[in-house]
Amino acid sequence: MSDKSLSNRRPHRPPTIRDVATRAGVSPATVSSVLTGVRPVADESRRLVQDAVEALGFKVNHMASSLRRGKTRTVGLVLPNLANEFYASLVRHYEGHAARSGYEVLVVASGEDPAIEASRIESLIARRVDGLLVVAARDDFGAHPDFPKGMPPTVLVDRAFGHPGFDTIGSDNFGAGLKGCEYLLGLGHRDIAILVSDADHNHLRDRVEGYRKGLAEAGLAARERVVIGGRTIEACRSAIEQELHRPDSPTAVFASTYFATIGATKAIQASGAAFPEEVSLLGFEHSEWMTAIRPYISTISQPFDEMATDSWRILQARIVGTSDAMARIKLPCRLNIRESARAPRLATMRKRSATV
Amino acid sequence: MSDKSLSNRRPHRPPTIRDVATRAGVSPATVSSVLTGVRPVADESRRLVQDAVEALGFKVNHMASSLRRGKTRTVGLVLPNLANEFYASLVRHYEGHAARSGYEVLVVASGEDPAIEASRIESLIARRVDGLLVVAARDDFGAHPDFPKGMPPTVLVDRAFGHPGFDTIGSDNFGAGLKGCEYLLGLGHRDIAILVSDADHNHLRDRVEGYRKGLAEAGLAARERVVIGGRTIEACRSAIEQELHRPDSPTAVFASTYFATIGATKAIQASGAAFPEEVSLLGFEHSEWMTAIRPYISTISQPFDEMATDSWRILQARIVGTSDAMARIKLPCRLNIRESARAPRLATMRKRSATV
DNA sequence: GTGAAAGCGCTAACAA
DNA sequence: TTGTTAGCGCTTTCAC
Repeated sequence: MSDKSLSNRRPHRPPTIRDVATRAGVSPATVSSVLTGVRPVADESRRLVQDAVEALGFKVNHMASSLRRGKTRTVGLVLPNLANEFYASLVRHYEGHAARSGYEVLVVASGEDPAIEASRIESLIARRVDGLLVVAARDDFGAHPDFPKGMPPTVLVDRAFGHPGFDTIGSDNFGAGLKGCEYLLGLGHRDIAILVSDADHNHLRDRVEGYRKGLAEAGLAARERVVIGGRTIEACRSAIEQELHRPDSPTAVFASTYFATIGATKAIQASGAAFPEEVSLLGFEHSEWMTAIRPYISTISQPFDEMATDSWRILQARIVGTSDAMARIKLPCRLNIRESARAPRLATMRKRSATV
Repeated sequence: MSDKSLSNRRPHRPPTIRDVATRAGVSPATVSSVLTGVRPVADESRRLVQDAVEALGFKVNHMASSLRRGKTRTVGLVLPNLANEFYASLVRHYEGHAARSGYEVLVVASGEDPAIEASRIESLIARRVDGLLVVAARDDFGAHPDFPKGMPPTVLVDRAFGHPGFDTIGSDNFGAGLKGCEYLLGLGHRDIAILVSDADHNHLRDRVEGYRKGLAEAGLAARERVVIGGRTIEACRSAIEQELHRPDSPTAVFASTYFATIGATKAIQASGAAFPEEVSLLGFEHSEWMTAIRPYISTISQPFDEMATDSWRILQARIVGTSDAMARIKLPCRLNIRESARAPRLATMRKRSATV
């Protein structure tokens, strides 16, 4: 109400370490020592300095400090898509890790575009981030002609697993595809379609391969139905909708990405089929709404928290320089059994057999 | 595969403007002029410099530049909670604005805690951000004893509307509460409970006031039922569940926050009542899942995109210093009519009247 | 149109 | 234990 110091009126000039030194009657070096704890300081001097800092409202100029030290204690976080709540959740996790270790995170988005990705990373390098955490737009990360040289330590998260020259971490997508397929098979399904956003990413192809493996192991390789939806919820919805309208429509849909999950849910609802009695759905990832409206959505989910924690740790090690070989971490996914997938109806199955 | 320059092996030392100058056979000042365009440069010199920059892979050191200029082209974004997808969506919007205007955004989270908020803002100030966009943890933003002095230009978004000394922008929460209440009343409901996360925030109290106003205008002031849920989905769920189990349970629930919406949806499902036939739900905000499973959720939604755009503009004006009076912008909310709220059943209403 | 030189605020070497 | 000094890499007078 009255505190002018809080307001949007601009202050004159922030106090410098020199101002503090003068006021405390010591040298700038002593002030710096008190602030950084890099060398011992007499209690008396320390008190003097602390008082002066307090009185002046001094805050170290991180720009100057970073320039001098050659370290910014900042990491860049490069995400393809902030609209995807799972990439957004990475922001939350990394911010937490950063706050706990005195770092700050600069968030940028590539919009899934390698050119934008290159330019955003260029800005981050100009800002001399100590490291980069990136969910790559493409598996050939770094291949764009404008891709900057002089990359800082970088960990590739979620995508582009095993990319040469980088630490990479992701989940076991093949295992996820296999586990999902086996679950639906175990329920009795024989006509399972897998819906995937696109076929341009290895991690998504791996999920499909896992599904294929599951089918093959059950001697059902010929029944494979892979539906490539597209990058948006709407594209996924419309792609799977067509599949559901065919006479030999699948009894189960395995939506293998989050957007595919929402798209498939919408399509199944719109198809008029009883859900989940007539058509089962196994989705991907976990979100609160999945346990809000019936049927609760069964899913395979990735361990984003672990992915964030591990990648943060790897990056720190790389920044400090204690890292040797490139990290290759693959995390297992979980199966969350709820209500959207159940055994197919006999009637439906009979219809199926007749049709085939 | 083979490009060593991409790898995690550390480079020697990034080239400086001096290196470029030497290679181009000009002075550092000329290099700087070419880079910043601040003064005219002969075509010949420009070409020489550009070639050298290219050859060396030079990238301006933003730390040094910021130190010298006294501007960082960085804004700090302070959010209470990155787990809330609407605050996460602000990250997306601001990142977009930043990218388009050559800024970068530093994201920090307060966890709804004024002490953490104070300390995170302190870090941001140390980094000399040019401005701050903050969704305040409390309405008395800045009141915490550890709250730093020397704030940069700051815009308060979504919460703490009208806080003295700051530009503030939010939505018309009173109008939102009123509009929602009037909609349910128009459908024929007479027993409407409003579920709200907490009563500690003015913007939430405003929604409740709007609801009260709606009831009062219909002569139903006595029927007011305000349920304070709590800050988590689970707390909201359990609070409204109790209300739904009372003999005189409401025919409609107006969930006035996003978490309340998810919580109320879960509670209604769990109550065993036919949804939406026996109990209507009007939620808050818009998310894709609301149009995935039936019944599609009707909501009142806030215009986060506009809020982000306007606050970005206001902050820029404040940074440049062209701003005079404190901004006070209130944006209207939208009513999204879908399926979760409908006219109450006659039977239910009769039961109600009997009970009252 | 260009260069020399000072200095942004800090930290680290070197002295004392 | 402390102070003096030299720069980190850049931009910006000021002079030519």
